[in-house]
Amino acid sequence: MSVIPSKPSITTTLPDGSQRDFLKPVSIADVAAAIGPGLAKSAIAGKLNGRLVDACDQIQGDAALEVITPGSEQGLEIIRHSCAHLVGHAVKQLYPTARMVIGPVIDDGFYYDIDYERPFTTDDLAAIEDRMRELVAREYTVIKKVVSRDEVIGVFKERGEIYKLRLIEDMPDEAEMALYYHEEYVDMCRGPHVPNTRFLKHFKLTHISGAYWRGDARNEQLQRVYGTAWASKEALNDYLQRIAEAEKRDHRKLGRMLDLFHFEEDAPGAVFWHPHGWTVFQELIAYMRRRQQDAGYVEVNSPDLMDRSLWETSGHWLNYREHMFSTETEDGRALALKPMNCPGSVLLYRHGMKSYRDLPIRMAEFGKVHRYEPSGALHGLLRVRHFTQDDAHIYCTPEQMDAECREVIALVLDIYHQFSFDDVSIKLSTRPDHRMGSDAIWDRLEGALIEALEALDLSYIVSPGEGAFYGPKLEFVLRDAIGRRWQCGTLQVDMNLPDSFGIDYVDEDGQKKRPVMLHRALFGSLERFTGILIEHHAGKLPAWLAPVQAVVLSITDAHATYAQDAAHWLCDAGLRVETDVRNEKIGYKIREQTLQRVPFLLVVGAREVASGQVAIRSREGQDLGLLTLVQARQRLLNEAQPPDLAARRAGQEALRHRLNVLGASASTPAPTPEPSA
RNA sequence: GCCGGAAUAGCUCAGUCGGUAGAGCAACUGAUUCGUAAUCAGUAGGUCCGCGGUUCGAUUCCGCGUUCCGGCACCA
Repeated sequence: MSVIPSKPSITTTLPDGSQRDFLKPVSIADVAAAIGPGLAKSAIAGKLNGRLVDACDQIQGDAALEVITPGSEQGLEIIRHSCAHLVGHAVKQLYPTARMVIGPVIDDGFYYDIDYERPFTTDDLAAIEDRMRELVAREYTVIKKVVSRDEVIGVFKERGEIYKLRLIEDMPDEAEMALYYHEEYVDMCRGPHVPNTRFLKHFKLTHISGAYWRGDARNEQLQRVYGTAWASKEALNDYLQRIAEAEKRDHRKLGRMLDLFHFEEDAPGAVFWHPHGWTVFQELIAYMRRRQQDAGYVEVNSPDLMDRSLWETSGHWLNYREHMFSTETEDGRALALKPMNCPGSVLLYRHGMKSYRDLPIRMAEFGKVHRYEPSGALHGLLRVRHFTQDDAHIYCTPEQMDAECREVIALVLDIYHQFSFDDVSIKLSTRPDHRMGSDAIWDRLEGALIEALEALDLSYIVSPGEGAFYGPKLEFVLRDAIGRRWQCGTLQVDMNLPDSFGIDYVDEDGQKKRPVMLHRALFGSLERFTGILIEHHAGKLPAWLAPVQAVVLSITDAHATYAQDAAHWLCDAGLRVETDVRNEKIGYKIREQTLQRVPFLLVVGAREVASGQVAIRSREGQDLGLLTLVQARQRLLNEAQPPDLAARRAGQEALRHRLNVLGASASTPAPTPEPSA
């Protein structure tokens, strides 16, 4: 067999379908240069047959090629990754004894973990950023070398980069590795990276923090430098602007401005709800109560403080004792505040015999739970030590489990949809190392959750080992104003607690059998959900949730009585209406009430008093015209209708229509909307 | 819990290289009675987070603690 000589030329196919032939050797950068000087200047890397490669990499054979530029998502990711290397270059110049660990890309930016003899301060951060700018200004070429594993080990040994050596140990299969040289600095990476630092002009270091080696708190703490990087100055400024805007939505700030709640030093992690905040909170509970009633739940209430032995039986004492509030009475009895509602629920179930005919029992409880969260975890309403769960426990037969899971998931997603949360991610957390029960049971339980998700055609991500000690769980995750993700709803399936507490039901055959238990919360923590809602709406809560739905503003003292009477009349219809009859100019009052995010402002002056009308204005500044009080009441009742009641009303309309078609001759009166409070 | 930062009037913040503090808004009083995002004038308001230390003198410097902020870890 004769040796086939390699082709002297290769054919590249560009994204537009056009083809170009080149004589070997040819790199991505060469191709970009051949296409045009503009592309040559902006070529960051390439994509060869779908695989990302460096601009300096040679093209070995015929291939589909896309030149990656800063404008693309991949180009941006490469810029961020290279910025991390730039941190390394600057840090090693400033602090030669620092040892570099890892520098990955994250959402909107990058970070680099560094081991150093002392913690970095904000002054260090500024110094590092200044040095990075100097290095960028030099527009030096980044040089890539692919070398043998032994050579890489040699390079990092010589430089004392012990963490890089540890990382290499984690990659035993790699025979060759790429080294990227930033002048005297060298980093190891899969790449690709920018060919020159001139691509790295638009970055900013954002913050520093400690971070544990391999993410484990038992390990040493490293210094983490965070930064953001963009393809252009405009994009960087847009990002910084976006962050600044998001900070204005911070629920802690809005909570103060809108007089919703506050915290005290003497009760860290505990909310003091003000009247307006508590109105929102109660409105949410009322909503959930209606949804649960419709979905076949009953509501119960269990004690806050129970004997420690109960928590030993449930396993909570063993697993979470250091996070539980406990107390001892004068007569020596050890008690603990409930960190979860499930044991109380189980005792309610266990009271009295249950028949298979009773199942499923869907037992809801708005229970306040107490957890001694680590101090560093507290975060406004989003992470507190005392919170209210819209909890429920569903007791069912093993045969009913799958259907119950599907119903819970469908319900939670419908609820989030009614709150206009459409960016919901679902996480499936599977069996943890420390757990109760046999593998067979865990197979069964994890299978039930997966089956329910697949039956509903939902995508999800799996978090191995993150389940609860008694069962796997689904988490429904919402995002806050600056993109941080928070678990809200959750669904857990459990065959272990029923065992621990020995609960059962009498089946058709007269035998006692063990029910399956589903734990579920839909808002999750009412406190957290309220916080997320405030941020999601930037304080402009939908009218049905707004603590004050309308304010009647008088033009002068002469109209104060009319304003008060009108407000009274609207309140009687179930609306939350206040008055502003202060001796101030109307512009001032409008400004203040608008800043308080009141959905509707009803202005009354001589004209309105004379005609029995109000002038309506929305919080967006829109003039909604002059309405009679009757019209205004109807308008406000419509606007302030909770979404579930609006949906129910639509269903009733449809039903009435069908009944009419079927021959009901009597004329039906217009439905009266239900008051919201 | 760990790393870094912060704490001054109800709120947002300035200030004191160590000699016990100031603005705007809010509050209160008075004037003004006004038509769709800030009327004017005056008055009052402070354990400068707490406890120690250094000092003739500490809100300021140092130490310890508390809480908060940004991450990390944790999140039944």
